[in-house]
Amino acid sequence: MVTIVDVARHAGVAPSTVSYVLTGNRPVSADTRVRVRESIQLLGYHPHAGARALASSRSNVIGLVLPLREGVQLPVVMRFVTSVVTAARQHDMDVLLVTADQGAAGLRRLANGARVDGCVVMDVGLDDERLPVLRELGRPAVLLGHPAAVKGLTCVDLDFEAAGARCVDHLAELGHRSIGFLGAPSVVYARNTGFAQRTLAGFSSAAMRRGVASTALPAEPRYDSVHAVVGTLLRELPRMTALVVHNEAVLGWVLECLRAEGRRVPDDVAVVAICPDELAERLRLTSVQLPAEALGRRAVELLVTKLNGQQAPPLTLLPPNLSVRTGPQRLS
Amino acid sequence: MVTIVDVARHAGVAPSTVSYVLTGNRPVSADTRVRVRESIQLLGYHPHAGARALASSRSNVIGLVLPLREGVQLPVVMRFVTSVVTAARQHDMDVLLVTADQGAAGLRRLANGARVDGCVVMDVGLDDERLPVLRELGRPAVLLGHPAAVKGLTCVDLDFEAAGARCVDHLAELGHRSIGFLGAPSVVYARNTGFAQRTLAGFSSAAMRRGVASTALPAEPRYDSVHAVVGTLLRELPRMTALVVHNEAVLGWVLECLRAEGRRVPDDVAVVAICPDELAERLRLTSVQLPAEALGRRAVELLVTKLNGQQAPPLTLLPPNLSVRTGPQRLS
DNA sequence: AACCACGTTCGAAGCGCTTCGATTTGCGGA
DNA sequence: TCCGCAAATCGAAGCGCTTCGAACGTGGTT
Repeated sequence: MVTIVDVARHAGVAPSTVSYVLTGNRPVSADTRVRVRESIQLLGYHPHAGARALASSRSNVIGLVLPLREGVQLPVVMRFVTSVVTAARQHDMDVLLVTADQGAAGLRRLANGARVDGCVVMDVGLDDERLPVLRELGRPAVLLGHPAAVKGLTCVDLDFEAAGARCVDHLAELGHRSIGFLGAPSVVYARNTGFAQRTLAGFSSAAMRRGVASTALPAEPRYDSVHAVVGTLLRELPRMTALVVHNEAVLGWVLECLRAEGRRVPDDVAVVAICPDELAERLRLTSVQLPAEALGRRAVELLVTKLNGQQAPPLTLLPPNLSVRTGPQRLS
Repeated sequence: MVTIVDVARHAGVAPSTVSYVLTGNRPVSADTRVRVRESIQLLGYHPHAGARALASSRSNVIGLVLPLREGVQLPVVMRFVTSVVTAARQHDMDVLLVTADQGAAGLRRLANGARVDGCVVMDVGLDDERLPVLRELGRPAVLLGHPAAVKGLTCVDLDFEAAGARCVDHLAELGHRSIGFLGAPSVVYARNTGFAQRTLAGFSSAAMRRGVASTALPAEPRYDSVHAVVGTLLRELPRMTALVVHNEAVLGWVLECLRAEGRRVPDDVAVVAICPDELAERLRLTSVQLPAEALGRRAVELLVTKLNGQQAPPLTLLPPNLSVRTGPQRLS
């Protein structure tokens, strides 16, 4: 194994000088810097990560806590993961995976063992049991999600309220004056805060602001429920020409039901979905997606900020992105 | 921070004794072992991972190289990832993520920097450019995939040949005597070896062995191609009562086309797919899936074997698993 | 000519752990 | 009673790196 001493000898300098070239912790004259770099290259030197971590008490590894709940969209998670890894590499850090089932104990093990410098925690619930642990873990953490109380934390999420509003704005600008909203199952709204409520709130207030007629209803993940809800919407908003759907599980059925009611999509009813991009892509629907790449990148950036001892805002909301799709509609 | 010295003092022993309790590298009397364990618990001691890695030249971390090609099934990848993480934890190891775009350089960095003890590489192509690197990396690696030459490597994959045969066996046992095979795009077969060929080979020889009439055709990922291929199959095998589909991208269209030709599925034509489970689940099709969990687990086990200095077979093929689904058929 | 200040570089002391030879202890046998 | 042996434990030497104070040279200043 090539060590820093080998490099130092080869370049004719002290080991500490090599270290300074590598870390940039002290100025090194351009001359020796070049010489050291050449020796490193030549000998194929790679610093020993463990030794580095021990001496500097920085591992340059961040922990990424994966969700393992049922019902999470695996492709979306995967997109998060890759964006976090990519962003981390740009800060010269690596990513260690932790599954959520390891829970608080797993977090403690990583943090206290100095295995990671900080954590990114995905899919944080409103009153996540890991929140207290994270607060007094002694290591910075960034949460992907929007818990009820963000004080003392650093959270990143999509601005769901803006997302709801964005759909209305888009449709209103196309001339729609009567817009329905088909949302998540009612139990989701019963839990008092959360992305579902925020989306709905954004939708409603945007409709109000624009003077657009609107009705919002929850839909259960069963065909008959969707059928009933679509029927009710069409009755309550007889001139409904657009529908915002925030319930990816039943999106296909919504389209089927509209067609069954004799409405062509998008000619009679324009449908805008809030769902993963690939689903919208497959169904050829205009949509607002969860910007996984941007969220992951931002999370890493915030974590790096905190690792450098700087302050980070407790909550960062990313603006929604609406993708217009006008291709021929598909049912499956 | 609590160190091993603190624990030693608290338990009234030497640091080395604490180390022996922790690693089990030397016998410790039951008496002191208990006392040390209690001190560890009490003080909330977690060994410093870097110090450990430095002293023992073992990081207890394995690198997992993710594929980032277009067209890989993200949910399947995700399933691999979680199974690898879970299996690794059972061996008291953690998992570090590397994206394939970091390529050979990334592998070298991890391996030479002693950041990982070994690697699991996903989605290895037939003549993967990383193969030579892996062979002389100086650290054990296990590949998920089936490259052309496995000599000097350790590879794990589904036994695709058995998978093809399994479909025929299943259908033949149900009494089908005339079975079609709709495969991947022709370019996939043009590349000389690979899972597509192996599946087809297994299908063909099983059909031969069972005296079942069969025809196999490739299908391009376009509706018209699928339409044409289904038509041809029905013409060539007029008594075709079953179809094996090894082309998940066009599975939906296959069903549509069969229906368009007036064949009910599964009453007139039984369809067995080789595809991710969730797709088959959605379409309610009997299928053979890629056993991601089992593959991931096996990969980790093989890697641990090699890390312990033992030999591992160059190629491990896992038997296919056929899930029978008999629910009402769906098109989307 | 002596001195100071600054930009560079050096040397040595650890970081927290494992490991290996050395030391201690307790025990049975001579 | 003493010796020898094995089991249990200790102590010290590193693992490869960072970091800090000190030393070194150079150039400009008095």
